[in-house]
Amino acid sequence: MRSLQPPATEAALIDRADALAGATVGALCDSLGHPCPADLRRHKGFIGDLVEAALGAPAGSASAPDFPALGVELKTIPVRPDGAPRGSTWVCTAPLFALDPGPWRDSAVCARLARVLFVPVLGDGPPATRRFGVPVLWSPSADQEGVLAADWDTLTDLLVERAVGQWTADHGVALQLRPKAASSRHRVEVLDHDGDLVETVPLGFYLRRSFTAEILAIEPRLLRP
DNA sequence: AGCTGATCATGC
DNA sequence: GCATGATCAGCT
Repeated sequence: MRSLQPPATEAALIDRADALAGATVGALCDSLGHPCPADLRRHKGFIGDLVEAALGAPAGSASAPDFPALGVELKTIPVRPDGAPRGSTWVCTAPLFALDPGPWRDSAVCARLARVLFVPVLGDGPPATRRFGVPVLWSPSADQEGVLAADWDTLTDLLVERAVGQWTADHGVALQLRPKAASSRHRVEVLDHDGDLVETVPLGFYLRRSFTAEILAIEPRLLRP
C-alpha cells in the first residue's frame, strides 16, 4: 500500500491531508489501485491503513509515530454528521507489569498524543461511500494536558496497586483503560493486591469520545466539504 | 444514544 | 506473539 515518499515537513503533510477532504474512501481506493472492502467488520483498520498510505507514512514503524521525522501520529476518526466522533480512540497498550509506569511526561501516552493529525471520516454506510472531512492537527492545550496527566496518575495507580478488579473502563476523564486483545480468551496472569495469581485481559489506553469531541469541535461546515 | 467489553486483519 | 490499525455488538 506504500508508494509515496514521506512528507518532508508538517506543512507538506497537512497539504496532503487537506487534499483528501471531500473525497470518498472509494475514490481514494481507486486512485491507489486498492480494492475497497464491502464492510469493515473484518477490515477494522482498513481506512486507517489506507490514509497512512495516501499520506506517505513509512511502513512498519512500530513504537514510533506514524511520521517519525515529523513526530506526528495519524488517527482516522469516524464522525457523525455533526462532527462528533462515533466512538473512542485507541492510544497504546497499558503497562500491566511495570513496577513503576513513571510520570506522565515520560509516558508512551504523552509521547503519542504530543502531536496528532486527526482525519475525520463521515458516513456509516459502505466504506467506499464514506467521505473524508477536513483534518485537524492537534497538540494538547495546557488544560487538556492537565486532564490527561491526572488520568495517567489515576489509571497507573490502579495498575501499580494491582487493583485488578478496578481495571475497568469507568476511571479517567479523558483516558480510560479498556480490553485490547484478539478475544476475551486471550488472558495474561498478574498478581493482584493480595498476592494471588489472577487472569485478566490485556488492556490499552483509549481516549474517551467526549475528549476527542472537544478536539474536533470546529466549524461544522468544514466537515461537509 | 452512548458506553463497555469483545473482536478482526495484517505485518514483523 | 505482539503491536499496528480500529469497529462491532450487547446492554443499559
